[in-house]
Order: sequence, then C-alpha cells, then structure tokens
Amino acid sequence: MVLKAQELFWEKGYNATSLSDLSTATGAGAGSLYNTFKGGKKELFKKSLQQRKEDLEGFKIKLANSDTPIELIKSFFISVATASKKSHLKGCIVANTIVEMTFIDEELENEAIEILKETEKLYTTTILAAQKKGNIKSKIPAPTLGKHLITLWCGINTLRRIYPDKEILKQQIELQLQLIN
Amino acid sequence: MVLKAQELFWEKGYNATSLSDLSTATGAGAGSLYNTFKGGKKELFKKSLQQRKEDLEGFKIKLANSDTPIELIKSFFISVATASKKSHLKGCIVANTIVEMTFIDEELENEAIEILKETEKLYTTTILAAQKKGNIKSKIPAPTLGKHLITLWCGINTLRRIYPDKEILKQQIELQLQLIN
DNA sequence: CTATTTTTGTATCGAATATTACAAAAATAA
DNA sequence: TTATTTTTGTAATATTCGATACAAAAATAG
Repeated sequence: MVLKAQELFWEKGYNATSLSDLSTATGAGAGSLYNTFKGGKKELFKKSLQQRKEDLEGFKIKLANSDTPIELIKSFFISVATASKKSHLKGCIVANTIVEMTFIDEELENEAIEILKETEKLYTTTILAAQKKGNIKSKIPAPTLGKHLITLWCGINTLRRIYPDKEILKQQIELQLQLIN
Repeated sequence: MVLKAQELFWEKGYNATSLSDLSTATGAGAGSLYNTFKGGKKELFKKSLQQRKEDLEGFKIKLANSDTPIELIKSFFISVATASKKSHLKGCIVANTIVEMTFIDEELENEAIEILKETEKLYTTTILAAQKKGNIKSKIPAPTLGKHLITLWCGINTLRRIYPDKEILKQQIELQLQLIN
C-alpha cells in the first residue's frame, strides 16, 4: 500500500497528490487510509520517505559485502543514465521533497535532508576507505568528495528532467565522477 | 505587483501558494488580480518566470560588454555561496518549477526548461569563445561544459538548502569550476 | 457456533480552493 | 462640468480538499 502511495507522491509531489488520488491508486477507501495511517496524508508521505531510508540500508549492506565498494557507488551513478524516461522525469523523491517542502513543512523537509545526509555519510566513509586502500588517488578530503556526490546527485536529478537522454546524462555523470579517481 | 507574487511563488512554489496569499502579498483584491492577469493564478506565475528571463537578458548584456565574460560567469557562481540564508533556502525558482511541475503542468514545466536551456546556450557560447581565446585550456567540448554548469547550478540549488553554509558551498562550487579552466 | 474486535467503504463534514459577478469607486474623456 | 470607461474590493460561486462519522463487513477470539 505504501509503495503505491510512494509512486504517486514521487511523481506528483506532496501538495499535488490528493487523498482521492491516493485512494484510487491504493484501492483503499479514505476511511481505511486514515485507520491504517493515523497521521493521515502526512503520515503516509513519511512512510513513503522512510521506504527510501530502508532502500539505503540495503545499499549499505551491499557496499559492506563488496571488495571495491567505491566501484559500486560509481556504477550506481552511471546506471542512472540508462534508466527509463519515466524514472528520469520522476527524479529523486528525497531531493524533490527538499525542494517542495522548504517553507511549507519543516518536519518533512528535515526528514528528507536527513536521508541525504546519511547517504553522504555513507559515500564519505567509502571514499575515505578507498583512499587509504589506494583505490582513489585524489587527495581531496573525503568529506568534500562525499558532498560532491550529493551535489552531483541533486544536479543530475534535475538535469535528467531537462534531458532525459542516455548519452547526455552518461557524459555528465562520468565527467563529474572523474573527481573520484 | 509581479515581483511580490514572484517572491511568494519562489518561496512556496506554485501549488502551495494560494490566491489569498497572493492577494495579501500584493495588496490587490482577487478581482483586481484576475482583471490584470487574465489567466488568473497560472498567468501570474508565468509572469513571475518571465521576469527571470528578463534578468537573464540583463546578464547577457553584461557578458557582451565584458572582456573576460567567462570570469563573470565564474564569479557569479562563487557569489552564490555568500548569499543570505533565505536565498539559500529559496533556491532557484526556475529549477524549483521544473521539479514541481513535471507530471502536473506541462506548459509551466516547459517554460522553466526553456529558461535553463537558454542559460545553457549562453554558457556554452561564452565557454567556446574563451577556449578560442585561450582563456580556458580544457579541451572538453563547450556544449559539455555548458551542460556541466547547468548541472552544477541545479545541484548547488539543492545543496544550499541542506547546507546553507558559505564555506561548504564555496568549496563545492570551486571544486566543480575547476573543470572550466 | 457466538461474541467481540478490527477493518472496510460510503457518505458527509467544514474549511479552503480558484474563479466570477457585480456594484462602488476611480480614472479618463468629452 | 458630465459621460464613459476602467479599476477596484467584496461577496458569492462551485469545487475540491483533508478528515471524520458510522454502519456494514470481515476477521479474530472464546
């Protein structure tokens, strides 16, 4: 149920998604939605965000089990270029929420910010380890490179709406990943 | 009147800004607003976007009158870091609109995309000229570098909401501007 | 089985939304 | 001045919003 709601929120954002939309998409009546998610629409949105947090935990585990986790991160970024057109247009629900919710709902904004900061932490740790192992030659401090990947992520997630084009995106992503070498 | 409306739209986005908000902010009654802007709320938003287009024209002229226009572009990016906290949180109304309006209103989305593409064109032209003049040594094709600046712009405009911090932003911007050298 | 609790869908609520009708007021024209 | 047009603010419009009340239905317990 949350996944169906997440898909809608991801596409249309919080404000433009009505409870009627959610009811149709999930197949549950308004009463059921409010019984299941006591906080109503907002709670349902929170759950949709937290879902991404869990996905991040899954990625964390993958990185922990990899010999060259930094390569996993790089290929994750590169794989964005070949996503579907709809994925391009949807962008990232976390980044979208930060943009939409500033000045509107501090709690939702902060939830989204927290997720990106946690992602950044994961990147930074991985980069630092790779530098020590010699898999990254760059002497740029790991925290700087970690933030750079977040900036890249946010940038690409708008660029892919302007240019939902595999070649353009691949070019831009690889250009910026050169810093992590 | 448009500027007051623009300020509100810029902060809260299209959907979260009500006509009542606009009426209060501009000091004009609903009747006046609809008489002045025949398309209602949407037309007022369009005008707010077009205002940015005119600002871009102003920047174009500045570049045309400069001996080293590429330096103007660079210092524009760097100056973003030292903006006010509110400016950081507001981000860019054009980029915000692209994020908010995909799947919601194709016309507004395309208006915003057009502005960023025109900005990109301006960057690309300037970069190409600087390469020919020897002011940029990089052999990366100008169109690629132009798109890179757009990606940087969109990325920074989300990063500055997460970190409305002068030092962090300056560091990230300068890191990415190294590609334009 | 029966009794009790939980879940569901519908109908409805009040509030807020964008828009319009319209009359008073202001500006302009003659 | 007087006549005409334009602009303004208020009130009312229909619609949609998120949320709730509530009774039927389903699930669970004993």
